[in-house]
Amino acid sequence: MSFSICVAQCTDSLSATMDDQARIMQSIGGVSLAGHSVQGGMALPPPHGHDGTDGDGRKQDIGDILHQIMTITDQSLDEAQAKKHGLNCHRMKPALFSVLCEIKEKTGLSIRGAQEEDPPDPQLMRLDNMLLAEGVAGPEKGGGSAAAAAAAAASGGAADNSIEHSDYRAKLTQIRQIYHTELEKYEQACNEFTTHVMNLLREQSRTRPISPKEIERMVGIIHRKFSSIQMQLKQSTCEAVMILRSRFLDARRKRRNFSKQATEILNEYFYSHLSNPYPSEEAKEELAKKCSITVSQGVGSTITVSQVSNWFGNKRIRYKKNIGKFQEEANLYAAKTAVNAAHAAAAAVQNSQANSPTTPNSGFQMKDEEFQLDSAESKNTLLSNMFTGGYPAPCYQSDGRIQ
DNA sequence: GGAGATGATTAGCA
DNA sequence: TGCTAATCATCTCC
Repeated sequence: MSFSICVAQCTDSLSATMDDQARIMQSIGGVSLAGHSVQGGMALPPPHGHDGTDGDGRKQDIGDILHQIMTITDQSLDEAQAKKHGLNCHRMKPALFSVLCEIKEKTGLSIRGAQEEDPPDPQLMRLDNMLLAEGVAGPEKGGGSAAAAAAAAASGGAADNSIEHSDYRAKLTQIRQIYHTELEKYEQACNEFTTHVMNLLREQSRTRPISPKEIERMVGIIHRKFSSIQMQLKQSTCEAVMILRSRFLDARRKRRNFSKQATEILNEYFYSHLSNPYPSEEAKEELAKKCSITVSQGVGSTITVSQVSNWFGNKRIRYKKNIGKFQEEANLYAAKTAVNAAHAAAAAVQNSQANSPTTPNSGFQMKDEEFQLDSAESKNTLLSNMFTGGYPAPCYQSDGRIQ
């Protein structure tokens, strides 16, 4: 219903019972509707075409109202209650409240309307997007494994570092749980407070004009207040995720020495393949597997293929730079592999003599064969070295690669 | 604490 | 894409 139609309807009713109202209002010490109505600090203007008073009459009414206001404190509580009750029971009260509500709406909307249609906060949007991307907000999708993989890729590490990923995921899941618990708490508190305020306003609407729109607006204000609290929660969560990520990346960058066994395995391969120290992808995988079985850099630690690649890269360049320094090490591993090869050869001979000619194969058999060939090569070199007292330096190709 | 060792990272190259 | 070379950052040993 529009304001003007409502006012017209109400004022028609009002004017029809003008005398009656005046009498009642006067009797209860209330405010006369004939001239001005004062409610909640607002003055009701006289209806169009139903002024019904001249200038002197208006002044008289205002004087009466002022007088009543000035003497209101002289009234006893019982008198005031009786007057209030009389007013509440008056048959015109709903119409009066309706008009007053419309006036409040009209004056209030122009002030508050702008606040209600705030555009979405860009900062809040950024926070929401980040929480979604990190897998903290929204549907659970593996506890941010994508983020963990992205972090691993960003740090240049292998994506198969499952141990650290699981650590990251576990901590992210914790953050996610805390975030959702807190969010639920906020929402619950918001709902409880909203219900409380709505009940309060409904209760108050019996004694003062409060329109449903006004209640709605109040609910909106409450929600906005709680949204700002939620934004703080989102900010804190984002910070926690950033700290976790930086720690995760730092932890990946943190260098830890390989175990002695792992280094031995890698060195054995390197020196037994000195003529071509470029392990294939399969060989790297096998070495990584071998190292992860025997290596223990703390519980559940593994060496990845890229770490094997790094190790060989570093080893090649450092060997090439300072062959003399690695001579002793080379001799040591050559002797070791030679002994291993001799044992393996003896065992093979025994097996071939005693049993069938077939030997069991494993995934590493191919590499073992290569290993044995190279070991034999090393053995011969070692034997010659034992007589000559030196280890032959590798020849380098034109591109710098070891021949 | 300093020096050397060593794993990781990065730019440039083929 | 894999390699080299340089460099960084950290560990280990004295």
